[in-house]
Amino acid sequence: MSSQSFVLNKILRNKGFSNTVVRQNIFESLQGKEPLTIQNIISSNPTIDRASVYRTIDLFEKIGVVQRLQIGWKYKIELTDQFHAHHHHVVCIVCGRIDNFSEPDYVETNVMRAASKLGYKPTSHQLEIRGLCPDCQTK
Amino acid sequence: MSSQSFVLNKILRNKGFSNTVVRQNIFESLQGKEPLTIQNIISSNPTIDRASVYRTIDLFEKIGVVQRLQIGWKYKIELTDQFHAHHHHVVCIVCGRIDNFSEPDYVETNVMRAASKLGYKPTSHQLEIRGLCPDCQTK
DNA sequence: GTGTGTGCAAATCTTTTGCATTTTC
DNA sequence: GAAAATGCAAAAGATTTGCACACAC
Repeated sequence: MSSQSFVLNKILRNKGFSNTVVRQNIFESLQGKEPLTIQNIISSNPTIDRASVYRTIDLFEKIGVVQRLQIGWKYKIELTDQFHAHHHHVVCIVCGRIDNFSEPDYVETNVMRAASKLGYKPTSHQLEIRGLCPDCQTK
Repeated sequence: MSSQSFVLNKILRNKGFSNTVVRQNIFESLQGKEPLTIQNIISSNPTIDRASVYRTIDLFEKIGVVQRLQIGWKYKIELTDQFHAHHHHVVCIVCGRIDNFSEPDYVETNVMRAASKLGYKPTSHQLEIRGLCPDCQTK
């Protein structure tokens, strides 16, 4: 079991859920990758029923293992910051390529302050930049 | 015709599309409101077929009249910055309430610079903060 | 062994498409 | 009147649900 799988195991147990093969497999397909659509996850796990994929992603979202992103039109799924370094996305509006970037701390601080001013208690944030990737600029 | 409707008219014509009743009606349902789901738009325009709603929103997105946001699980639609002041969203993870806020210019500048460093030519960006709204903090 | 998790099949909801008709210019 | 837009109906795709069986603890 990889160290990340062990982390998943621990989170599941802490919250009172079982550590199953299905959950580990779906978790593995999300590792070290670009954000995936549900359909991506379904087709990279042909032995797992789609209903189970949906149920697992729901569960993973509730316990903070994954988050959904709007990338263009459809949402995609990626592991949360406890598995990846905190980052944001730049998406090419032509070819759909996605790159990650991190932001300076003061941006984050500032943004959180804005939310607090409105009386919210902020828990997370997401930033998406759209534009043309290097390749698509030259076409 | 309101001044905003006139703006829509102008954009449509510039891009070679007709200024139709359906398009004006859908545009009006998006004015001065929280972001709406497609289903919201469909039910507030009972005489318009859903296929037309989808087609109109597609068109509006292509010509820069609306943008889609991921709010929680489903996307929602709102007018772009040429109709509203540039802003971002704080979303309550409990009740779904959405508030807007604007960001200091230097945050935006900085964020755009991050994208440029990766070789992208940024065209737009979106920031979403999630948290607990004032009401849901006290429950 | 008990209870949770999964697969299967069906139901539901969302989005897209083709074509005949209507509207816009 | 010609081209573009819309409605309608059907198809395709995505997501959810109920229930019986299998697996985890």
